[in-house]
Amino acid sequence: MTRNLLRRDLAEEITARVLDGRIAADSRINEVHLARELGVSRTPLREALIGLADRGLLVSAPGRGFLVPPFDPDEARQLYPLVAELESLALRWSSPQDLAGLTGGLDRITAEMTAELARQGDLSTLDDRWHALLVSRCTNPHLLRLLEQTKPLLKRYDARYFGGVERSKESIDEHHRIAEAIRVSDLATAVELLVRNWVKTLAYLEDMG
Amino acid sequence: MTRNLLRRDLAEEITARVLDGRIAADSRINEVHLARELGVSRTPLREALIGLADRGLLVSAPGRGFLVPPFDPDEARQLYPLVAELESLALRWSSPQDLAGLTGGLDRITAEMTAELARQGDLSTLDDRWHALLVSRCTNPHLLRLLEQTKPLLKRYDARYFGGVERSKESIDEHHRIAEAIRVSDLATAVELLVRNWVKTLAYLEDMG
DNA sequence: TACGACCGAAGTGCATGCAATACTGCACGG
DNA sequence: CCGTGCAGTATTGCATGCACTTCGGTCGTA
Repeated sequence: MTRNLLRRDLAEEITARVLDGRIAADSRINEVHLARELGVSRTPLREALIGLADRGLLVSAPGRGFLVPPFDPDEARQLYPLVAELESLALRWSSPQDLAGLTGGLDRITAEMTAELARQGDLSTLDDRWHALLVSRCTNPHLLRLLEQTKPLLKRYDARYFGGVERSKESIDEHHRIAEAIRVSDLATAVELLVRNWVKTLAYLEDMG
Repeated sequence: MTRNLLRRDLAEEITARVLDGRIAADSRINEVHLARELGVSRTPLREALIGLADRGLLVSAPGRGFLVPPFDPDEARQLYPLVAELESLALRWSSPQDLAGLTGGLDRITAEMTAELARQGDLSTLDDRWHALLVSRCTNPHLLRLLEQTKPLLKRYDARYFGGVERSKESIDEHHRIAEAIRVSDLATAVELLVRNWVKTLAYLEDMG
């Protein structure tokens, strides 16, 4: 077990707060206040912030500390295709046999999603788990690292969108079709469907403004 | 102008040292010694190391500090295709007009490369500049960030390879052909050639062991 | 010899301290 | 009214200090 470093837990906690808005977009982060609130000293907190800034979730303004970047429609338009391409790549760099073994798990998550949809629950994290599982057989760890770094940036936008029931149903259906393509080892189709899944998600997001 | 932060300069310096081997692969980093050598305290040094670890150039071992990962042939086989895909994406996400305006600069760098090749100079940094210029018109800053993060990892392997004269000539020729494809707005060919450039570079690297 | 427990030194991870810079509010002048 | 200068405060960036973990070597025992 990896002994936990304070800075890692802090990075996780701060990420969660930025994603759900407890740390507002387009605001500065006060290190003293936040450190006090989290019950730690500034040192590991700063270390966490630096890591998050390197991943693009925060920006570092020399002399002014760290800022949460404002929401920017253009950024969403950039992030969704990027994640789509990265996941496609991860899929193409997985062996079809390994992928076939995933379909059970994938279907289980989509089943959970339909259940969660019925009770108006949180689909976002299930969607995350589904996509994470989908790319988990990629043999290129560096690509997976880039994906893990980029996903939170996207999730900042995704979080407000989820809740559209009709789109959720549609997306779940798309997940089913992707899993089916994988089951029959039709990787090309799976990739195609995956990209369309992301593109359509972005389209819905844009329609809401 | 961005006031310089010590941690940024340090990250740059440490990257350079890792790339040229002054900090050896497969070794631990001693924060006290390195801080003394660089004339700074451990705090900004650690901040720099954390950033580099987030980018994958170092790995953080809890309780044991930071390590320079060992050379791994598999890693090279993963990084080159990854960079090839990322650069291709950057090219596809550039407007052809903007790209056309780059050909002059690209040709100038290749000219410098031939000159440098004659006098046995350093081709690696020129190659870097060429590729950086090539993707500079990409409208997706996040993709460029990923590229900038990934390039140093690859360069660690690339650094030992450069020097093969015959491959260098070949690579310069490939650069010419890519620039020409861009000049006539044949993006598909440019992308194709670019991928092949990276693939062949990797192939040569593997032949040398 | 091989193996493991123990002990001192070394090193990391986190907390605290300090100086320089950036922000806030207000007075003043245009 | 708006902009400008200035003093005091707040905050960052870096240095230093401290406790706990890890590492290297030695001893003892099988």
